[in-house]
Amino acid sequence: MSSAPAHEPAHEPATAELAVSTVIFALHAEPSSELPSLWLPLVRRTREPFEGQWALPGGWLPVDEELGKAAARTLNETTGLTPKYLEQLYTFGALDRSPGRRVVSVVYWALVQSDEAARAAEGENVRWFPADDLPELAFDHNLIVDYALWRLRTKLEYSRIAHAFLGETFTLAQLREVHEAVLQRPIDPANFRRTIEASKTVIATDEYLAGTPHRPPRLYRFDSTVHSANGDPADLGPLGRATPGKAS
Amino acid sequence: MSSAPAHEPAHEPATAELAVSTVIFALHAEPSSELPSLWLPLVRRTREPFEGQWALPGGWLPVDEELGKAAARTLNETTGLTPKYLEQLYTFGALDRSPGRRVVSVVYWALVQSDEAARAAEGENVRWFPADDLPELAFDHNLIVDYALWRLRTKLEYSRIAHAFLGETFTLAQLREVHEAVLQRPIDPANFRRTIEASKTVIATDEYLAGTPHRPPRLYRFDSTVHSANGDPADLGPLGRATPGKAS
DNA sequence: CCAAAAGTGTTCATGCTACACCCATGC
DNA sequence: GCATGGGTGTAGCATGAACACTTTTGG
Repeated sequence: MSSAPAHEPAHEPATAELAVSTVIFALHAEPSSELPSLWLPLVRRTREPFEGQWALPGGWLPVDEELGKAAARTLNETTGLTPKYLEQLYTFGALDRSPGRRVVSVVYWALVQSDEAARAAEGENVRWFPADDLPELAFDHNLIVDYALWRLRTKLEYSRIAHAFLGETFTLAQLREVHEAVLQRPIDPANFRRTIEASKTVIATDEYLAGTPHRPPRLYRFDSTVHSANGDPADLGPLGRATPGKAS
Repeated sequence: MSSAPAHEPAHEPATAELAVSTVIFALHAEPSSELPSLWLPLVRRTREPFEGQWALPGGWLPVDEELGKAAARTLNETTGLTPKYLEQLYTFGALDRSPGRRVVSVVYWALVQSDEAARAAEGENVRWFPADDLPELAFDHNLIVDYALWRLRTKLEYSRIAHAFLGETFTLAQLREVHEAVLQRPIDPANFRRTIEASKTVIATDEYLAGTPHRPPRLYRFDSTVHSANGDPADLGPLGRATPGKAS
């Protein structure tokens, strides 16, 4: 499958339309509980089908634009956000997902920094929703969000993507809060500290966060030199890929 | 994103062409060593670009065909095979992957039963190659195969897909040989037995394989009632998805 | 009875969980 | 000095790797 397939059928190339959309996650502090939780921005459809309903930001794929670029651009045009993490999620192409036409959508998922999300434009046609309590969305977008949520939660457990929600430096308590918010489960601070330190993905700075009512916590930064081992074919660089050990 | 994106740009739907291709894996016994290893069928291109070079089986996506169906059909048309396992791998859409045109390829990967692969047609334009020693393929197909290989090996460790290489019933030694062939590493038979039995994915029959020179091994069959927890959005059924426990 | 694979038992190391405890700071 | 979160120590349990050992068959 790359460009032209090995076998070219008699009929001309398919006329299915190609779109790109993105599921964007950020952490917002809950108004009530203080605890942060996952939110995502949606866009109101201004035409049929599904006019008036909420949908994922996206757009048609221009012939001369890379898939990931198109995702980042449409995301930015509609929400004003710039993602710190962006990865392909899945390609949805069921025949009945758009009434009357065949649309194949390459879907990405993105993480944005919390304070940037707070600055983000909200308006009549763009609004943030709690990821676990969405209205009925246009097309198959509820299914897509569910899948993206599952991917985020699964991936957080074995990969180190939590820093995409945070700034340059952060305390381990902040990092732990991200994990707790995404996984919706309290985490033992002592064990979390050791797990993160053992993972070598984080570097201690000699700075401490001031202004806390109690003992000032040390600030850390992420070690960008460690290879992500992401699951994206792009990671399959010249040096190959780290394969974890296996059981018998 | 589903069908029509929430934001419809001024220009008409993109004119990128949509293709579907599949990386097909089967186990062949090595002529020399007796040990089985991974092989895959490739198709020779009969026109430009890359005329004469080997490529993954695939074809253009018809407007009225599901993505997975198209993968299974093109796979069967070119190689005569019917996969026991088929899953979407990734969508490749780099601008330069096909000279002169923009082709976006939704790529699947498939596993076929070993004895069916042995019966498969081989000809002037279809040939099997060892997965770890491929020639230079058309387009970006080498990258795609590398990625599919990584996915297969990674997934075999946490999912139970090895049975797709085997028939209805099999011995634990056969199942272990599949793991050893894919992971290219010897596995302790005693520990493998316990791991598989603990996973509850396999059911003991009361039959034994006859004709061995030594003690006859028990035959097992796969338990199709256990939910695969695959990583495919389709698995995200009405009952949700099993989320494994997490550490602190 | 011997060889060889099937199948069982046991030990050891490792990693994670739970939780007790000390440290440093603002008030 | 006291409350509180930062940070360290450690024992218990589960998992899995290594490997000794018993069982069952064909020759």
